[in-house]
Amino acid sequence: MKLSTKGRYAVTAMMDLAIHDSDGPVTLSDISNCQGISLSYLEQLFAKLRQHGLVDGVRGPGGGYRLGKPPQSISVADIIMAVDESIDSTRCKGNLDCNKGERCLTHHLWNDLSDRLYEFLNEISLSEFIKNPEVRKISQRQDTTASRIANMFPPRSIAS
Amino acid sequence: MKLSTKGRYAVTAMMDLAIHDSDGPVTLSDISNCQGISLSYLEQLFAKLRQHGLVDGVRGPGGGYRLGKPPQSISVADIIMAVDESIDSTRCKGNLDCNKGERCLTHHLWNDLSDRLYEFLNEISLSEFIKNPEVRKISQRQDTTASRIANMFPPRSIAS
DNA sequence: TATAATCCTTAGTAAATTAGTCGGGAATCA
DNA sequence: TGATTCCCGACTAATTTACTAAGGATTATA
Repeated sequence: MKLSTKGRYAVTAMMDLAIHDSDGPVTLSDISNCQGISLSYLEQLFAKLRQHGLVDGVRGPGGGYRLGKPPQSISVADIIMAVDESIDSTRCKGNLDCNKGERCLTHHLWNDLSDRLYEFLNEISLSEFIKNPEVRKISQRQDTTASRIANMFPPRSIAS
Repeated sequence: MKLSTKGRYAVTAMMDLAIHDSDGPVTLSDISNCQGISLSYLEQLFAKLRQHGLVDGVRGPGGGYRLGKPPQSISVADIIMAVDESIDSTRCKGNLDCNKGERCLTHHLWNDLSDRLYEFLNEISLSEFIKNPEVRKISQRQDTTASRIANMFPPRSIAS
């Protein structure tokens, strides 16, 4: 279990997707502008998220990314594991020993701690963030903006 | 809140100190051998731990490091914060905005999450690891080794 | 007092990771 | 067809991690 800025970028980006899940796909350039991360770097992160089934890409105009699973079945741990991968918990991976033949005790303790941390973050799902009252408020405001923009690009059934 | 191998090194090293707290100071070369980390790198980590009052250095032969506070008042969060420092939670530190003037919502959500993670790791203290039954067993075994070695360097009151 | 063990400090450097740039290709909507 | 978007790979710059080296300061013991 590793936790770096890379993991944070991924989690906040996924929060973005979750918040706008009902508004259709979110483009990477939107996220790039909003969060100040370079577009190409985001593309690299989303490639990993896609490989892990956490997002679906939609190509073409009006495309972007949406969640690959319902928000309640995507945990923060899932997201972090997808982009940070390596757990590389200890150097002596069961074979290298210390303390005269016994497996180094602290490594065992660390694994316990690491497991507990994983469980903690695995209990927190994206759906939790959508429920946040402040999110609802802002999300609603953004929905009006979204619908205003949507009116500029009316669906075919009306346009044609 | 950041969590890298650096933080892991620090935590496992502190576990080592906690386990042998009653046996007197632990030398960095012991930890270096046991955990396969370079001595100088450990010295750098311990410089930070010392600055934060988490360890006390004891110089001279028979010296080493011991805990700077009772193990129940040293949390895993304390250790990680001491060596990883920067929380650098978001790019827009209150001043840079997105979403048309409002502070980016996901940053707020991330801060909430980050706080919860900190609280979680702050609840776990070093004393917890000493209580582990497996630790007691091994620690005891090492105590006999320690006392054997101690007999090779008897205290002055007996030696002279 | 001399010696060895240990902490302590600084400077530099190699390796790995993070983050970004570039140049394109493929799908899709209008 | 053209614009928009995802998608992909190679390269590079910046930063962090981890190590190396070289020495100084303190202290226990012989």
